[in-house]
Amino acid sequence: MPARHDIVRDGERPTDSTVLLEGFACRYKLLSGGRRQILAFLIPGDICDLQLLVMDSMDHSVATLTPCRVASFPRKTIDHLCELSPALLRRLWRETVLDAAIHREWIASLGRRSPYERVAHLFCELTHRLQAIGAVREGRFEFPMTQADLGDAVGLSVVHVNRTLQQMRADGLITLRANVLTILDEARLKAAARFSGDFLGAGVAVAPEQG
Amino acid sequence: MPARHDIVRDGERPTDSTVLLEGFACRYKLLSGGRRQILAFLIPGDICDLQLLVMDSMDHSVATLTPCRVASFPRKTIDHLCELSPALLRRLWRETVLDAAIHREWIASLGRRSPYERVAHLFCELTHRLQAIGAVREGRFEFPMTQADLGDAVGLSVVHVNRTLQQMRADGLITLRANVLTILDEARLKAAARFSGDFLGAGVAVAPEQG
DNA sequence: CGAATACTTGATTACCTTCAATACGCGTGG
DNA sequence: CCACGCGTATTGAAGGTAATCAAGTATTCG
Repeated sequence: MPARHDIVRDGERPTDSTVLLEGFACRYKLLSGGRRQILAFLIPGDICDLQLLVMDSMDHSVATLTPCRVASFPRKTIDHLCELSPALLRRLWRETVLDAAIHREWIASLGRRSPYERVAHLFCELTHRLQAIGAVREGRFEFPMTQADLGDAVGLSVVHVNRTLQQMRADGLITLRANVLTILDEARLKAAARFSGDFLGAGVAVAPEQG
Repeated sequence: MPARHDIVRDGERPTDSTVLLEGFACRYKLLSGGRRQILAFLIPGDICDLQLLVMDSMDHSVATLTPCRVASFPRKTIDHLCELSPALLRRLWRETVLDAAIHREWIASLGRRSPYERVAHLFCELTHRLQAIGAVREGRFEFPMTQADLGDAVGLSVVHVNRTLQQMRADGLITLRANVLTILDEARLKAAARFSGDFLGAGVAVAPEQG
């Protein structure tokens, strides 16, 4: 699937579900006046349209940022599997809970964090998530989002994103060149973002706790 | 339970779960420097700590805004019920998906909507949700949030919230007095907010769809 | 009735957006 | 190989919007 291509669109209900295997994508909403808000970044392993298992239709769109490899399969299939395996059901639910936790962190960022903190926090989140799938090497990882994308994610203008990045570079926190983001000083970056990875927290075993 | 009282706190994992039966509450996060971001408003019927069924601990706190009547019960109990009834499991999952959809709408608000649109949108969301539980009479409902709360929800200063409200009053959209919000012109309010209730969309039947 | 909390208003300041122009990097085709 | 062109990044200047600061007024509650 090529870059900059919609995987699912707002309002749709495709019969097939899609998992991202390789590449980056994002969830986004289009608002009146050509405004766009990016809601989340998707990395390999993320399911694009999980909500359709329990909802009527998508409330937002998902688009690739880079060329992506994806897997599609009939949603009916998972539905059946879920009937057979409550453990799977629970696993998928957990996925949704995690997404919601990330959403909440974004709300906190957009509402009450400074621009600098916001992008620092986003970088921390991505580092953390990408680390979990082994996509970080020596604090370096692919970062294909343009500054415009970044702006639509953190609620800032392109110009201000640019200036914020300059500042972070000047502070020796990061390097961002040729679609590669390097975290130069993770500790200081986390401090600047007031990042605590807790919200990405280790979940609970799939089997119900036995109290 | 009295007003302004924490039901669950960030990082905790109480053994009992709580449902809101009467009154208003909110989810919130505390940030450094005394900043607070409200993440969601809870109305009767909402579960405070649903995530604990699949996560280790809370990633945020929940506090009452008004005196509330709540129901508590051991989480172990739901856990067992879920084992017996995948339909219940699915129902709870759906609840989480809905929460996430509301979160996404807030992200869009905070990131890309004007202050005026933000509070209009929030009012629309609340109207919509409260209507569903029959808590709206002739476009009027209880609205106990202070302007400071409102500010912490929509990411604005108290002063600016106040001015925005004045503007909405001047525009003949609302009345807000003595903790009662009256929607004077729902159509124009929705238009101002660019509100489409789709994201609160009617879910799908609890039983899996049959293709 | 008094104290505390919430709301309102005006003035000033700071930040971020917008506008506008320029520079850079990369792929394409001459 | 170099010139061109497009998308992205960068920079400066100007303007507007919302935050902050600072009173003052209303409401609520004990």
